[in-house]
Amino acid sequence: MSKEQPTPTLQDVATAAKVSTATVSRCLNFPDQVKEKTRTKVLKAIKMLSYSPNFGARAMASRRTDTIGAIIPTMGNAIFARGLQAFQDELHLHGFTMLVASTSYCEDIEEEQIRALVGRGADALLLIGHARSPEIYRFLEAQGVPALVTWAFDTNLSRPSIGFDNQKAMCRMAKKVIDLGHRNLALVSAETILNDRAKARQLGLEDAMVAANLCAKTLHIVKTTYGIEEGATAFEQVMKAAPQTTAVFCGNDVLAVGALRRARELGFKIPQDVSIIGFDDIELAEIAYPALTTVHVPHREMGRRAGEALIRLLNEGTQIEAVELEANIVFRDTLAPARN
Amino acid sequence: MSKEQPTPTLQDVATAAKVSTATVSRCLNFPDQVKEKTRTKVLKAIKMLSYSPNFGARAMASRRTDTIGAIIPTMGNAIFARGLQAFQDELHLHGFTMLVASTSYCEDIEEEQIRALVGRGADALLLIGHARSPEIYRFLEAQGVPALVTWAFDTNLSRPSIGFDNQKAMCRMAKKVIDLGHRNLALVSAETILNDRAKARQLGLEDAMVAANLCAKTLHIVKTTYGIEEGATAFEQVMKAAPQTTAVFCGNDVLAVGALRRARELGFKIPQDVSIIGFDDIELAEIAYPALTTVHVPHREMGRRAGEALIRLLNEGTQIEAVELEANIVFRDTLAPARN
DNA sequence: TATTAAAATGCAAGCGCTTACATTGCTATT
DNA sequence: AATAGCAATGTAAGCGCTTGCATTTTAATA
Repeated sequence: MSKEQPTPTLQDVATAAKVSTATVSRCLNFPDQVKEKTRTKVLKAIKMLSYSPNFGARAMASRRTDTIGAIIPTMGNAIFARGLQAFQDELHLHGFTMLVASTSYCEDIEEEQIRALVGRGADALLLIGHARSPEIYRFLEAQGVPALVTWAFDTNLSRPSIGFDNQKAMCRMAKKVIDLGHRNLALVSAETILNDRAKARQLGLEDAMVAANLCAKTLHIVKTTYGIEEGATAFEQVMKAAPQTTAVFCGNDVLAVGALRRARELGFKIPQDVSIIGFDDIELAEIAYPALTTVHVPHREMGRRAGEALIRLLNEGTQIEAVELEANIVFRDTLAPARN
Repeated sequence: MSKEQPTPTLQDVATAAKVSTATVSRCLNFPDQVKEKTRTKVLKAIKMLSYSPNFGARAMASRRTDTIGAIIPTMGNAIFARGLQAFQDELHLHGFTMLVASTSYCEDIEEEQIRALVGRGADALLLIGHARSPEIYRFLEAQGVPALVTWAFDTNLSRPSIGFDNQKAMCRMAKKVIDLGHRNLALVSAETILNDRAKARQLGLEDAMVAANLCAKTLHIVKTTYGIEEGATAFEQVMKAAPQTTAVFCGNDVLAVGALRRARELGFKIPQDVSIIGFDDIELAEIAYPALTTVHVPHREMGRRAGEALIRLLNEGTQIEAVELEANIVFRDTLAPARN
């Protein structure tokens, strides 16, 4: 910006190497279509000028970007990191590039980011969860950009997804907890309006209660935003409002770790006094003390499969088919039979 | 890709709204240069077609992208997350967009990512640490893309940075530890060849030893790669090779947390038997049990300032000036006087 | 109503690249 | 030595957008 020296272009390289722009372009994209000698000459010119192709121009001329966008709720913690890494690895294997954007769990920002990524030429998009306005899906349709939903699995929806059934997984977990004699349950959850994963987890918990002849109404729910501190506060609220609670489910591990910490600070013995259950099985869960009992989400597998499916769609036109993965329970040290 | 319906273009909108492309463009970029009535008409057409501008084309025509790239070693944990978030917030405030790429601590990938981001039109770059080949700096120069270094501060280098002095900070920390009677020290560190932060931290530790008349050669160093498990393994190695060690410094909190866990598993009482010291002060440090004594890095402040500086440079041409921030020690529960 | 300045719009030339098609340079065959 | 046939290169037409300049419309003034 300051020196205002013009960025070297393909044309500059062509001139320097005394060939046409077409040859330089081919040198870059189809090296074996060009004679050894010419290639060397061109590459030397490129190096000399520190030339780097303008992606936008290339995308415009060739009408493809080999780029796939991923839009996740947050980069602030490890929940999506592992899955995304696997996704990225898979893309990289096939010469694709990943672009990430995060939404802070906000619908408007998500829409903005989707537009940004599409505008930047993403050939396809990876989305988390199904819940978003139909208008967005319409937009993607109009733009001809395929989108794949992950971190969720729901056969009721027409759009295929690669993920796991949050509701079923939570239900399984809750059954185990109820089997241990817990009757007074609480749930610390993220807002469920725009978060279908959180919603499904709540429903799963309620399913288990109903199946065990417990009234789902007795579930003490505290909704909060994302974060360790928020989890801590929510735990305190729960125990204040419903001191008889013996098991606190948390919508995710981050909240659970916060709850755990506050529990310790308040003098609760975990898991003797209260059981705390997480969801996701991120690194934090293992590090927490006591180590967190949680639902293991197959992050890596999910990311890899999603990448694979999208690339197949892009390269071969193979339609994506839904894949349901298993989310297993990981028993660690924060779950014990109900007290008394 | 499948339906092969053409993406709507500016031209399509213009036709639908019966105006020229110039008017549609102005409608999008300078709404008040266009008459109310026309604008409405155009916006309606845009909505109807689900039109979204092609970023590459716009960038090419207008020669700016309002995009700043950030290249960090890893997204896999929280080390850079907080700082990046602050950076992003600052950019967003001024209408800029952030693009992130990660390098897995690998020099080649970093170069690739830098080229990718520059090719995508980043107006400027945020880099972590100074250490990289001069060729890359030359490339950025040739491309006219300013780059700002953070997470480090070193007045010996000509390139300005906004960060803190890793060496000084570690030295301060080490002095405290030595003051508590520790004489047999160990360091678990990331590879220092391409990581000037890790290198500086090691030097700082050695500085403190020398200042306390300890021979720096007695420092037991274990180099490892990044990760909790790696930290755990390294700790075990340290205690096997040098059982007299009473204080284990870790190059970062992730390694420290791993060390902490393994220490517990091996039956060490922390901090009575061994002190463990981290660096970074990420969330993990507080969650760990016992809570980790570590060096607090001013992540948010650093990110914010970096964003501010870059935007000032881009918008007003104000040269970036180096800023040194403080990194303070956070005493928690993993540091105690040396045993016996 | 005629005149003029300002506001609104249109026209058209690129931005840096790819690629179909045309041209040239080789090698190999006759 | 002539020529077919392929490999290597060049030519030039866009890709979707912005923007300086020209033109038209509108509003304000005489």
